[in-house]
Amino acid sequence: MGCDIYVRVEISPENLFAALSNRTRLRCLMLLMHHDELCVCELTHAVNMAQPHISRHLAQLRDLELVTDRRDGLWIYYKISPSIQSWIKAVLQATAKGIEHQPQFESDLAALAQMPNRPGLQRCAN
Amino acid sequence: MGCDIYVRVEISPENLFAALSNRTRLRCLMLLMHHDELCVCELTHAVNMAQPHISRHLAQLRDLELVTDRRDGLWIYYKISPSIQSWIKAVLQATAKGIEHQPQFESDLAALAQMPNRPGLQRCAN
DNA sequence: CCCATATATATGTTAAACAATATATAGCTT
DNA sequence: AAGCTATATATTGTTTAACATATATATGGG
Repeated sequence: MGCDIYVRVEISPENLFAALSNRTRLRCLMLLMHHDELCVCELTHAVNMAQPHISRHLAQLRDLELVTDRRDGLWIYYKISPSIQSWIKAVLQATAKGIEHQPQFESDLAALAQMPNRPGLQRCAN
Repeated sequence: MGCDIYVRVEISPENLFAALSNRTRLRCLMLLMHHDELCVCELTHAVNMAQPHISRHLAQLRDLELVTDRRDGLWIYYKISPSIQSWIKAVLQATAKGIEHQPQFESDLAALAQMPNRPGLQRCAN
């Protein structure tokens, strides 16, 4: 006879900004702002870092409910959480607009675009 | 015979977000978003923390050029830097709008409004 | 004018807490 | 078994908070 009460916990602003204060996480989020849904191997390829490194940062973003994941076969796809608060979406959009011209972020998008064997086909390029 | 080259250094997104990821700095910035210009003693009173603590965080914000300061007699007034990039202003505005209803930030504004002897008059309340 | 003092603000130091990285390994799914 | 992803661990680096102290400006007395 439990009486569970579910409280919608809003992310605190300092947790949000701490998440955005790491370059690897920011690069992943910016890629997701441009591509809706990407799997770990795509993100790993685009930012050109070790897979555990990316995985760990994605887990942090997931814990904060900034992103959601879904599995499809071997691949796990991440996307910006559809249910984030509107002000957080506004922050992400302003950021994307402000930094998308920076070489780092441009080249991430370019690397992703040029990635061979993107998933869903046969196997990941890494 | 020097040939100085001045480069306008833009704040990096991770430095911006690291600045915003600390509650004390965020509270000060939110107060400044609502009041244009405040002196250290007003900020210290509003957030109810030790003066060196506030001073140190303001110095960090100043180093990042997120705020500027000017001295007027004994008082040093801080304001959001008039020259911050527009996307950063957009981030700050979205944040202010998103969190101003939270008790912490509301009570900071209330404490400031009720502060006795605000500067310019005789002496600071602290 | 010089000096002492008071008010407002800034900085130095240190210990504790926290976050990030690299490497190795484990868990799923086909 | 092989491919993709996640987690564990050790290590290092960064940030924070608290306390003490220093600087700058103003004022009042001799």
